[in-house]
Amino acid sequence: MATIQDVAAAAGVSTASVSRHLAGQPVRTADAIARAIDELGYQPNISARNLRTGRHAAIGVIVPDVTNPFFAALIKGVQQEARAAGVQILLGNSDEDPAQENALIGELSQRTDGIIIAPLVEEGRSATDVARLRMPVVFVDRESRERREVDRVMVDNLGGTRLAVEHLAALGHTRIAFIGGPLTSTPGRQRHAGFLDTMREHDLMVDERLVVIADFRESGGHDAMHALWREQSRPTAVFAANNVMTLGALRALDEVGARVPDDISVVGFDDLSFATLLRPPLTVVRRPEVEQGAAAARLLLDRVDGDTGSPPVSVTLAVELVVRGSTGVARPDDGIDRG
Amino acid sequence: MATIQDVAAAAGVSTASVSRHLAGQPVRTADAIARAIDELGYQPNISARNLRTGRHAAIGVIVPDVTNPFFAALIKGVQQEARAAGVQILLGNSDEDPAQENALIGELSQRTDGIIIAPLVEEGRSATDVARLRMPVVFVDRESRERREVDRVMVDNLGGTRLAVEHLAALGHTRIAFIGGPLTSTPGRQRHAGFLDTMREHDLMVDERLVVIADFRESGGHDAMHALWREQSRPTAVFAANNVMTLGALRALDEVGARVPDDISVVGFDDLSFATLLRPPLTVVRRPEVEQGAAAARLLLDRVDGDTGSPPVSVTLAVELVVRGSTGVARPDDGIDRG
DNA sequence: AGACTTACTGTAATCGATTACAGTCGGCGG
DNA sequence: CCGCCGACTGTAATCGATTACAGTAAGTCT
Repeated sequence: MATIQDVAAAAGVSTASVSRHLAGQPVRTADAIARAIDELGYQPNISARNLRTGRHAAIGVIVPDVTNPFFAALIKGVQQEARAAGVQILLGNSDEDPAQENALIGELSQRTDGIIIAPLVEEGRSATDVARLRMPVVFVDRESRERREVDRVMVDNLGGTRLAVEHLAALGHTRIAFIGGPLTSTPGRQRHAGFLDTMREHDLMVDERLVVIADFRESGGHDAMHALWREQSRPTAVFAANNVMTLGALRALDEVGARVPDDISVVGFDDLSFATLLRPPLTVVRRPEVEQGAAAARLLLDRVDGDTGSPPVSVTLAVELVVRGSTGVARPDDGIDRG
Repeated sequence: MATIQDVAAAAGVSTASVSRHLAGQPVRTADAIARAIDELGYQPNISARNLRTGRHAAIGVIVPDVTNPFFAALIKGVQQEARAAGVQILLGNSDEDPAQENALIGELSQRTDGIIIAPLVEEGRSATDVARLRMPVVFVDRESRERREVDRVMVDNLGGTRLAVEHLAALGHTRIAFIGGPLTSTPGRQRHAGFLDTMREHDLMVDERLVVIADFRESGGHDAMHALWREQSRPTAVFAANNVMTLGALRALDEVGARVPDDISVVGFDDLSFATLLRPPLTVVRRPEVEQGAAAARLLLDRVDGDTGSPPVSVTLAVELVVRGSTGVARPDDGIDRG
């Protein structure tokens, strides 16, 4: 591999001139240098540059699970901005394990100029203890509860949940079930709160047997739905707090032979590319996933580019309700106590 | 940030001893060094280490689209092996653009010890011209046609296609359509060849109007299916050569009001996590996606760990047919020429 | 006791870039 | 012709680790 020394020698100049040429500064011998670079196929050694400058031209992204369509889309958004900024992405997959997440933060922080984290839980012992990191961090979907405040990109969890519940209420549903995520996570907590609030606002009774806190996984939604179906007095509608739990719930309903929306209406949080292909097509709360990643990346890159002074910002993206076929009017005979 | 010098000073030893301790070599003053490291919160500077050793402890992964569930699963497999090997992942998303792919190869090659590429096309001008890279490369789903042979992890495209077509033939279908990907890509070419071969083996006529070459995208499958449906003499079954084209085809069938499998049977290549939730559940050729990523990573990491001598290997993973509800017996009155 | 081995240890060179600092050169005004 | 300014150039220090090489101390054997 050719080094900057080789180029300098070939062009008959000093390494300083080559370096300056590379940095876009005017140099009298630009032509000769360009020719030498070309002939030698020279490419600067990134490690040497990083060592000298203290920068990495790379950012880290840590997600719980790449195969979840939401996180995949998030990564895509980050990529778009990173590409534009000429920055590379180090990807960390925590496999929904806080210990892994923590380990990844430690590893990636040594190799990047900043990190975007879509965290599992709001607070853990040392886990996601980002305070000790002396580098820009952006949270996705996480209220900051650290000593050190950081930038974050949220979605309107309360508003989205409200839209979903009000939609169901407008259809005449009163026995509305909730399948939520861990209350230790921001989306879990906010969507849960949004559900309870909206129910109360509409004078709908919240039957606590119909409020199941699961784990944001497909199996969690599946098991929760089975439990709900075993209730004496079944719900006529259910709101599932994320994409894969919704799929799990649908699978459970399929297994017990329940018809959607005739027997039960279903609304999910987060859209799915194939939501229209499900029978019936799924009614969901949609958010701009790719944009959320892009927004996080922009926030991070601003900090990396030197804006360390201004106070932490919190961006909240709007959501919308997409009504498809999985929600329908409550049948009058529904929701009767079978006990 | 504390450096190795600081640690050495604090422990009253030379930097060499600290470095050796870090490398796991026996050192008499291990305790003092460990204490100093702890107190100072020392973490080695990765750039300096990389510069000195010429290694990066990182590998690159380049895929056309992270949001495609197959590639997401592939990445997950790579992650698993990378984690076990203590190696980080640089992720490149080419957005299905050969120029981007090429640019990513150039960028990632300077920051990693090896690259896994799930390429777009088999050959392009300089694109994916991997010969000039003096580093380990592993191809996923790509026959090597370079001057320089490289390791690769394939799936049994021919066998998988054969399973699908034979399944349809066994159900009595004779007018079987094919929605394929670009013949410039390995999966595109092999699945196309597998389709033609199997049709011939079973003495089934291949109506070339029923063989549509699309682009492996959802819209490609969608448009192809519409075109097929407009044919005078419609197919009674269709095989779509990848996951998202299958979804596109299903969307098109939905739009024209065709019933699956009554009006037309559908088989796709590559399973989908939600395939059982589609109505009807989708019959597919399934491959071990995560394992394919893991296998690619193992191959690459072996090369990175010094095995540069042995000849390139090609691993081919087996596939299986998963029969669900989207395929059914051909109705006798089907396939009649409506012209 | 002396020779030799074993097992560490420290010094200093090195990886390949960037950049502060101190020139050098040419042109222009007076 | 001189002095000064602007624009570039080169030398050499530097980033923070690893490691070849040359010790050195302690232990072992005769």
